[in-house]
Amino acid sequence: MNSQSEEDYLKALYHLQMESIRVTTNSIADYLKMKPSSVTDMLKKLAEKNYVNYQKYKGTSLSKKGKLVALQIIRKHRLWETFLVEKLGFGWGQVHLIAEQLEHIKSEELIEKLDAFLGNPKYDPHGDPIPNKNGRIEKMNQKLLIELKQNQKGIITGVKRGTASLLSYLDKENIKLGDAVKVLEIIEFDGTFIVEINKRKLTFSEKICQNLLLETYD
Amino acid sequence: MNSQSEEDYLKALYHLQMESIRVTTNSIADYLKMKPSSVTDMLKKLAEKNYVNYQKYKGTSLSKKGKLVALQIIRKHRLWETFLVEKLGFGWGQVHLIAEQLEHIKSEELIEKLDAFLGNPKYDPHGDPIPNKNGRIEKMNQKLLIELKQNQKGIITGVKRGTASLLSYLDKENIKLGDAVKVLEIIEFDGTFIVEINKRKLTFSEKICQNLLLETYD
DNA sequence: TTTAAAATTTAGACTTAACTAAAAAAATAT
DNA sequence: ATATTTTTTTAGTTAAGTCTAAATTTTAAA
Repeated sequence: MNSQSEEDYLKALYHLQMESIRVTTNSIADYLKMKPSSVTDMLKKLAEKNYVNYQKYKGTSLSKKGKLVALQIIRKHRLWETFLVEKLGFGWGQVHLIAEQLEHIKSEELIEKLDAFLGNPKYDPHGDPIPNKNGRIEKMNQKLLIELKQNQKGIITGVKRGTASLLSYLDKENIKLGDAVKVLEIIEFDGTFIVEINKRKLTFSEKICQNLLLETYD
Repeated sequence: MNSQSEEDYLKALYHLQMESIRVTTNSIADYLKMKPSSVTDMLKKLAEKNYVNYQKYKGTSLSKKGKLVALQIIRKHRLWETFLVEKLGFGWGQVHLIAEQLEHIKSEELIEKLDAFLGNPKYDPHGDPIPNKNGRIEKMNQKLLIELKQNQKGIITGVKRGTASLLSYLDKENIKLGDAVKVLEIIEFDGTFIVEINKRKLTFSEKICQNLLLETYD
């Protein structure tokens, strides 16, 4: 059984590996708001347990085993976030801190039952994919709205990083993740998209289209 | 903010106080499966924080403040148990260990929303009352079925301690906590009760009636 | 290519919450 | 009323996970 702290490190490693394969000690320290010396200690421990490949001064990467553990924590995190938003009515922004706690609850059965209760969702409320129990992430055909052509369709799965304010806009317009979008027309002149969502016709600026993520079926 | 460990001690104190007001160091150690010396250490710490009244060699009792904290943890525990059984489909027996973890999740808002989601239940799946957010426990008019007279009614809230097997029997008969019971007839000869539950007529032995707890409205 | 700066690790200290063993106090029995 | 047993506390140790400060290695710059 892994400690909460170990789990936090593995999760951090996973997220940092999205950017670059070799993760530095300092970047982990930054991410977790800890001192580099503390990180070194933990990396040794995780290496001992074969969760990471760690060599002094040379950076760290998750082992296969470590990656699986990380994905299981991420699975739990995202399922709980889904629960908090879909069932308890929390807003998108409020759930992270709570899910950060819930993700450490230990019970395989709990998480399988929660998954079923939520209807085996593929994406969490932020549009991030939910790994399955074997750590497999359904590779999504994710595109930006701006990449679509006329008459193409997609399902809103999220927004690009750092554009949280777009979320509030969508909220205000009563547009939810999972809503289907169809491109009706693209205005050449300024790149504006005319789209249909929930049988409503809407106009999206180029900027919005550059930041709105969709899952497409092609 | 209190640590998980502190919360466990306060909860233990609360449960042990049900039996006797002055709680001994050894009884806490037994209950929590720890050594008495560890308990002494923690009691000093809790006394420092004004959660308990502790005097060397003289036993311990919860302060008003400590009792409130204990009740809030018990509230969380019982709400989570209710969630696990009602929403996720766990059996009565499986939920305790998981709820023991969930009860330490920190978020006022979470617990209020969970409470609402569950329909503000008064009792958990074991029939124990759920304290409200101010730590008030609805004092229930709890009686054993055997104490009722003909034509009296009640709501099943649980079974007496140590009669878990009665739970399985009820389960098999498809009788759930919260079901209403009406006493149709009492057989003088052997103390058998004829009752109505969910429009079904059932016969309960004296032994069952001695162990089935009801909330009555008188 | 030597030197300065930045990143990383080591060494040692601290905190929390547990433990063991020994000492002290309280309860019980003779 | 004293001796014995039981309960409780004290004192000192341990492990996990953090920290600071100093030492070491790597990287970048002159």
